[in-house]
Amino acid sequence: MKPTIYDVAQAAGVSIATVSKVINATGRISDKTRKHVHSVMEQLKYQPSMVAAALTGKSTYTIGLTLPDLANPFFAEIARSVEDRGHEHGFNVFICNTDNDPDKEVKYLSLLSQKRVDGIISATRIQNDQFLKKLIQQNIPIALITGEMPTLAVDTVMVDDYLGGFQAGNHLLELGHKRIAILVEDMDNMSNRERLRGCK
Amino acid sequence: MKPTIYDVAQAAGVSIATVSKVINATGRISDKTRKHVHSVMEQLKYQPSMVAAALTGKSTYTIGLTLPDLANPFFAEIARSVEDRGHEHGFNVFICNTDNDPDKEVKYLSLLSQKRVDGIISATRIQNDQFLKKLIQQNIPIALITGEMPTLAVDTVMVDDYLGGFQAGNHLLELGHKRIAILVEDMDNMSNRERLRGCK
DNA sequence: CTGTTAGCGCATTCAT
DNA sequence: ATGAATGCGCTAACAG
Repeated sequence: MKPTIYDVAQAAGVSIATVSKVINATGRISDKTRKHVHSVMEQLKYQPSMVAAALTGKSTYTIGLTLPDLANPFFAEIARSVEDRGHEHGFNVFICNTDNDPDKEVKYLSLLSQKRVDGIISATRIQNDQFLKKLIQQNIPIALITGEMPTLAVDTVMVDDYLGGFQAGNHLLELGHKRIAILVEDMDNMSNRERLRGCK
Repeated sequence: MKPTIYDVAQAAGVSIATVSKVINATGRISDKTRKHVHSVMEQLKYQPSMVAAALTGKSTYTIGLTLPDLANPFFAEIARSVEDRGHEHGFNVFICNTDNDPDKEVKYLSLLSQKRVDGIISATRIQNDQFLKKLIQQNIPIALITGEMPTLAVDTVMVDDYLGGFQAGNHLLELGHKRIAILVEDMDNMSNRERLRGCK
C-alpha cells in the first residue's frame, strides 16, 4: 500500500498534524523537525493523496478543457498551449472532445463538476446555457474562448472576426486584386458574418 | 453549496446509507423508496462527489495519457482516440505533453499517481524505468504504446516498423521503381532501424 | 512549537 | 429492507 500521512507521522515520531504542516509549509514548526519529517517522507517515498486533500476543500489542481475535436490542428494547438500553461502551474487538464454535440457537452460538463475541477476552459460555443448557468452558480470559474455567449456574464477571449475579415480583404486589395470572392460555409454563423462585414 | 448525500437523505426522510445504495444500485431497497430517493435527487439536482467516492476506494474514472507533443498530428490523433474510448466508458483523460523531457515525464507521472488515476497510457518511451517500476508496484495499470520497454513486463501495443518498411519498399518496387532512397533522421533510433531492415 | 479533534462526502459492514 | 457507526487520507481550528 502507498504510505499515508499516518505512516510518516509514526515513522517520524510526530503527529499527523505536524506532518501536514511541513507538507503545506503552514503553521510553525522547528527547522529541526521539519527536516526530519522531510527526510522520513522521502525515505518512505511518501506522496500526499490529492484526492484526500481535495475532499477537505483544497483545490484539485485540475481544469477541464472542452473543444470540438482534438484531431483538428487548430484545437490541438490550443490544447497544447492550455496544457503547457497548466503544467507550469502544477495543473492537469482534462481533454473533452464534444464534437459540438450538446449531449456530450452536458455530459462532460457535469462530469467535470463532479470531479470538482478548479475551472473550465471552453473552446466550444456552449449550447446549453442553462447548464452553463448552473456551473457559474456552483462557483466554478469558466472561461470561454473561440465562442461567444452574449447572454451570460462570462470571461471570454475571442477572435476578432471583423478585424480578420478586414485584414484579409485589405491584403488582397493592396496586392491589387479587384475581383475577390468569399467562400462561406454557413451564413447564419456569427463569425462568418463578422468576417464578411469586416471585409467590405 | 452543492447538495451532499446528507441533504438528499434528509429531504427523502431516509439514511445516507439508503441513498448511497440507490446511487450505486447495491444492497436491497424497496422499489418504492428507490423511486422516491431518485426523484428527490433530481429535484435537488444532486450529483455525487467523485472525489469523496474515490477516497473510499472507488475508482476515479480518470486515466492519464502521456505523449511527446499534442501539437503533433500523429499524437493528436492518438489522443483523440484514447479520449473517445475513455468517454464511452465514462472516463476522463489527462493529457500530458512531455516533450520527451525526462523531468517533465517524472513530474507528470507522479502527479497522476497522486491523483490516483485508474491507469496510465504512455505514448512516450518512458525514460525513467526506475519510476515506471514504482508505478507498477503501486498497482497502477500501465499500457505502453508507440514505445518499447523491453526490460519490464508491461502491456504494450506497438507499430510493426519492420512490416511498415517492408510494405513501403514493396509498394515502390511493385510500381517498378529501381532507385529508391531512404531518409532517416536518426539511425540510432530503433524504429528507423527496423523500418530500414524491413525495406531491404 | 506540536498534538487532539472534528469534519470533508461517501461506501460499507453489521445490526435491527 | 433500512439505519447507525466507522473509516478513507488529509486539513483546520483549537488546546496545551
